[in-house]
Amino acid sequence: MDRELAVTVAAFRSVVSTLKRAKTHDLMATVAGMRIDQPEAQVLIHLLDSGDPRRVGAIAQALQVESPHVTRTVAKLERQGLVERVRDPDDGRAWRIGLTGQGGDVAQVCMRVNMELFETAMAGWVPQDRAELTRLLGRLSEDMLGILEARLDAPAGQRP
Amino acid sequence: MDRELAVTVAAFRSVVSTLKRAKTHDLMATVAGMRIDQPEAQVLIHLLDSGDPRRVGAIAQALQVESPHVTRTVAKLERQGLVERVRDPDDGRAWRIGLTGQGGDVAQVCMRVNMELFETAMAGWVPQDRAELTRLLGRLSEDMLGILEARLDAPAGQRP
DNA sequence: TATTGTTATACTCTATAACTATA
DNA sequence: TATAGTTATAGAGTATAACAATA
Repeated sequence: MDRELAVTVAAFRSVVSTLKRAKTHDLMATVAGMRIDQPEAQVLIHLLDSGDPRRVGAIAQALQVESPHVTRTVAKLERQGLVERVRDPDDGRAWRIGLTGQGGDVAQVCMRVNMELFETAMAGWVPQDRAELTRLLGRLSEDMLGILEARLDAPAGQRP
Repeated sequence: MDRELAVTVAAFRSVVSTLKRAKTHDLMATVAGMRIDQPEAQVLIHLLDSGDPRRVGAIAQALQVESPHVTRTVAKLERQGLVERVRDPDDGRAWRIGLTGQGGDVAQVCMRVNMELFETAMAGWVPQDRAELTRLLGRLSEDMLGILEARLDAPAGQRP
């Protein structure tokens, strides 16, 4: 058994637990003075860093959730005036979800708060280590998604 | 705004989503031929890599969840014959939860399947990159936990 | 007929509160 | 009275199934 890998996985499990648990989000939301729940924050952040209005299906895929979940979250954000939806000019079945002015501001705060936890954690790191982590994590997330997509698409019998 | 940090956080968000979503666990469980849900797998893995029987409270703390959650999960595992509990010899209020023989086997499978996703993702990586990721993630998880504990313990007024 | 999205419903995971028993 | 754990209950987050509308 690969001990090094086990350590990596354990570290990951720990950070995932930290990010998942309600207290972490509540703490961040309190600090930022927001009343935004986790799925709402995820959508806002995604819209912010994708830059332009996105379709519901695209958001769902990016966040790796099913579309009904996005539908509901977008509806809540819309009621709060944080996003607005317009018919997709190219496809009458679809909508484009975009940030309103206020939504953009809130999204900025969400992202900043989200980053701040990492920023503080890495405060004492040398720049090279930060850069390395960025590079390696980026690659890992890509590789992992690739594998998963491939397996989920494959018929059960073909699965390794 | 620190662009590099934003990329790190985004990559992390992606991996977290991947690991959280039901399909990922289902896929892994199917591959391993197990009928173990996520919280059960987490407890088994924790017991496996801590090596010896653990108290409910200790498991809860390690997994960053509340103890009632662990109580229920342990009860389910006990019914399946995967863990057993004995009174703590030093403290009559407490229990020690340990893996049974069968539980140990299942825990091994859980851990292997868990690692396999990472292993496959990093298959093409040079050894140095793997080692770096291990080192950096280990440090990140420690630093992050430290910050969070400090903040959750602090009275609301003192929070930064 | 296939695809985009919505509505309705149910399930999984986790948290909080109230309680029991030992220290 | 403080602490370890349990029982009971509630909530957040996500998934599945059935449907509507457009392509």
